[in-house]
Formats: sequence, C-alpha cells, structure tokens
Amino acid sequence: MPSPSKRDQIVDKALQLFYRQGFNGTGVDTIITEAGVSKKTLYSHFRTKDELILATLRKRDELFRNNLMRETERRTSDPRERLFAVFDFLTGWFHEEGFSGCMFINAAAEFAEPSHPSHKISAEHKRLVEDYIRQQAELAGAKDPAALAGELNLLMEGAIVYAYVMGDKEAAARAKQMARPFVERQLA
Amino acid sequence: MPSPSKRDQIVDKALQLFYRQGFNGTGVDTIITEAGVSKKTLYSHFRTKDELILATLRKRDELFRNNLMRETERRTSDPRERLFAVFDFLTGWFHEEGFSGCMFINAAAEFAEPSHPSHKISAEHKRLVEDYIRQQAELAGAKDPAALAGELNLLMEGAIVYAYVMGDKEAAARAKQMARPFVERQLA
DNA sequence: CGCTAGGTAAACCGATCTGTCTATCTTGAG
DNA sequence: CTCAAGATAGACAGATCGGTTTACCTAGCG
Repeated sequence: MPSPSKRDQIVDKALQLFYRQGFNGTGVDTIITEAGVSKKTLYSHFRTKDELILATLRKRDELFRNNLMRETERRTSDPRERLFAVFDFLTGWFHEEGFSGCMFINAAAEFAEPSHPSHKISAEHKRLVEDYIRQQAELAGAKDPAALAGELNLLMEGAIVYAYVMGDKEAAARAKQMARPFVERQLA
Repeated sequence: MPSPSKRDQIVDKALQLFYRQGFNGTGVDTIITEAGVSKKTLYSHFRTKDELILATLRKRDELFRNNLMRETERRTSDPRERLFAVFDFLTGWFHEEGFSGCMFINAAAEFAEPSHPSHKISAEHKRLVEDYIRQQAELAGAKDPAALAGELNLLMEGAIVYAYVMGDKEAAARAKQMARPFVERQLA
C-alpha cells in the first residue's frame, strides 16, 4: 500500500502552494517538483487534482481550528475572556510570515458555485469555527450563545478581509474593541 | 482609432465572466467568443490579459460605488439613516441573481501578492467605499467619522463573507443591527 | 535467490493557455 | 473611386495544463 508519509509530503506542499498562489494558479507539476515526488505517486494517492484540493482543504481546516482552540485556550481559562482572545489569535495570524488571507474565502472565490465541493467545505469550515465560538459563549453564560457567536464571527470575517485585502493587520484589535458591546449585552 | 464601443463590449463581457468564473478560470478565447469579437481586436485594445483584468476591475469599482451611492441616497436623505441604509443596499445585492461575492475580495484571493496591480486596485476600492461612509458619517455629525466608517465597513465586509461563503443572504440585516451601538455612540 | 509493492524519471497525450500573424472584408472620408 | 482604418476568421506558435503510460530502480520478504 502507498506510504502515508508520501501522501503527507504531497498534501503539505500543496497546502503551501495553493495557499500562496491559488488553486487554479498552481499546477500539478509544480507540486510534485516541490514535494520531490513523481507524478505517478501523486496520482496513486489522489484520483484527480480536485481530490487533492479537497484533501488540502480538509487538512487546513483541521490545522487552523486546532490552532485557534489551542491558542485561545492557552491565553486564558476564563470563558468570557476567551471570547476576546480569539481576536488576539487573529492578530498573531495576520502577522505571520506568508499570511495570505483565509484559505477558505480564497477557495470560495475560485470555486464560486455553492454546490462545488470546495465551496461547501469552505462554508462548513466557517460553520465549525462559529460552533467553537458558540461553545465558549455557552460556557461564559451568554443568554443567546448562537446569536453572540454569529456576531463575533462576523467581526472576525470582517477583520480578515481588512487584514488581507487592505493590508491592515491591526484590524483584529479594532474588531476586538467592537466585540465589547455584544459580549456585555449577552453577559449582563 | 479603435471604436470605443468594441472596447466596452469586451470589458462588459469580461466583467461577467471574470466575476462568475474567476480570472485564472476564464480564458481569453471564451471572452472573445462571448463578446463576439476577434482576438486581434481584443489585443488591439489591451496589450495583455492582465491589462484587461485591470480595466474590468476599474469599471467594476466605478459601477459598484455608483450603485452604492445611488441606492443609499435614494433610500433616505437623512445622513444618520444613510449609515444604516448601506446595509439595505447589501441585502439587495446579495439577493441579485448571479451574486458571486465581492469581486475585489475574489481578485485579492487570486492575486495574493499585495504589490500586484489587481490586489492594489482591490485595496483602493475598499478604501474608496470606506471614504464614502466617512463622508456620510461627517454629514451625520459623528464625533470621529473616520473611526465610525472603519467600524461600519468592517461590518459590511463581514456580511459579504457570510453571504458569499456561507450563503447567508440575511447577514446584512444582522450587520445592520450590529451597527446600532457604534452609530449611537458617535451621535450621542 | 526472486518476486512484489511502491517508488522514480520522463516521454507522451490531447486540450487549453496567452499572444501573434496572415489574409480577407467592410466602411467612411477625401 | 481609392485608400486607409478597423474589423473579421482562423491558423499558428510555444508553453503549460491535467492525466496516463512506459521503463527502470530499490527495498523487504519468503
């Protein structure tokens, strides 16, 4: 059977390249060269480029949400403070070298059709992030955790667009300030 | 000299196709076929595909901001209410057939490098939209119009991501509600 | 030893990409 | 009428695309 580490090599490289150069903008030949793998190996693990794209998006979702949760929970154990800490996580992310926006927003941009598998995974990713916020809002004792999570997530998305399109890496700090009235109203 | 209407035909078709299928995802051959124009004509008006992309983005910026201003000002003449009316404009836009997100967010996704001309035009577009909001905030008598415009624009961007990636076309109505505390604080 | 599974390198396929060029047609102005 | 400008269709070039195939290599194992 195919070695799992080869598969990981491919997905890891594809992750970098798709993130920085887009999906249509990255050819299979580039991926195999960078990953140091033959084309046959790639196509023994993935039937098509589309399948590779889906696999990278799934991995990115897993890595990103793990980071979000780990960093948020590392910063504070107070559930109320965690609702604000997600914005500090964003600030750190925006300043990372190679930051290139949200890979799922980027994927939705290239795969416009809502029924396209990559677009659906992107929507699901956003839903899962919002779910995590909702859990924290519940722990914090919010009156309507789902509503608060929606509000905070909308602020996060706005900050991401600001940071990426306009290059304003301090947008997350502004979004954090903007979050205040909504958290307060829910936890009054 | 080249007829200006031919040029317009090309840009108009390119606008549709780039918006719905992306920039890398739309070939020059498709554009000329759909526009009913020969390849030579296209390349007599634009030196490269990149130049055509820039021309379509400039036109989109012009059309979009004209729409935003016209629709916002048509809805109400009260400057304070106009700050909320921009969200109603968004709701209408989200429900348009063929809505495919913000073309400038999509462009930034495909042209990741901040120095890329298309990325720069996208950043400029967002800045110009925010400028318009700031003008309205000034007219409404905001204490810090620039800050309020930044807050409202961030809410708008968040709503756009929600509407496009997650398919939640009512996000603008939620963003409108979220705008309330910021407008009130500035106009107290 | 010899077989097999998984790998490599690279040729190859047909399609598509951006961009150029040739040859022809139409049209409006002097 | 004549001629030049602007358009057409479409062949063409060279690169790149996603994907298949061939031929060879290597390591583990009976």
